[in-house]
Amino acid sequence: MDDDRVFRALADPTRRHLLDRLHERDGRTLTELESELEMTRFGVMKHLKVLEGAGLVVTRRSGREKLHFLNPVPIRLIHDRWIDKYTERRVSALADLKTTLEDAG
Amino acid sequence: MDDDRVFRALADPTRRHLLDRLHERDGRTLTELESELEMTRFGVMKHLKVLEGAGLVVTRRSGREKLHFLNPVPIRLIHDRWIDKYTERRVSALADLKTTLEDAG
DNA sequence: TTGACATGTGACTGTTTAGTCACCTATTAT
DNA sequence: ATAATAGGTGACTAAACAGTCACATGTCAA
Repeated sequence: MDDDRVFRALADPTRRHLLDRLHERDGRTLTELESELEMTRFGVMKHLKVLEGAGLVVTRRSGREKLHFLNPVPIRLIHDRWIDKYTERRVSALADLKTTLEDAG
Repeated sequence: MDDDRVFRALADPTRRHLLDRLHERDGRTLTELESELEMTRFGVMKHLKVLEGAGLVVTRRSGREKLHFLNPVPIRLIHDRWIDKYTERRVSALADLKTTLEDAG
């Protein structure tokens, strides 16, 4: 798995949106994902290809359809690069606090 | 904290290297960080500004020096976006396994 | 106060990247 | 068979970005 590909893949808002959709529910086809976006099929296809190349999305063919699944492992590896086990608890608590405060207002 | 700024900031290898250095040891100055890189001071300064704008680096002035510190909270928020508490344990184990296998050769 | 040091700004250039289009292949249903 | 469906390729354009440079401000030591 290539570091650089993962980070570059995550740098685009459309690709992050695709990951959000797959996180919500796995196994979607290109056509289904395309229908939610203000973009041509070719644009979405390119983005999915980038995500797949980065290992953030894995696919399975089923007839003429291609099903897409989220692979969260590269995300965890990013986390582990800058947050070691000793500080994880503290940082996690801070992040939870931040989310709670933002959700509240 | 702006999502997009964080992801774009992480998309560049030089900026990730700077985060690595700060993860190793906090409180470095621009000049110190510059000396390790094959790049002019201006390039490094621009990168640090991007990291600061994303909230990944926080700074403190001390006389004519500017000290840089790593803030890992945005990284944790990325993690939490696609890895919920229920799957965290499993994904974490997979990531550890991957690291172990790669370190072994 | 003079010179060295540490950081900062705005403009410029070459490269990369997002998004589209014309055109193509493979699979399914009738 | 044939028409509709699902996915795929290579070339193109406009916008974004990395990196550099001339020039400038504020701080420290002798």
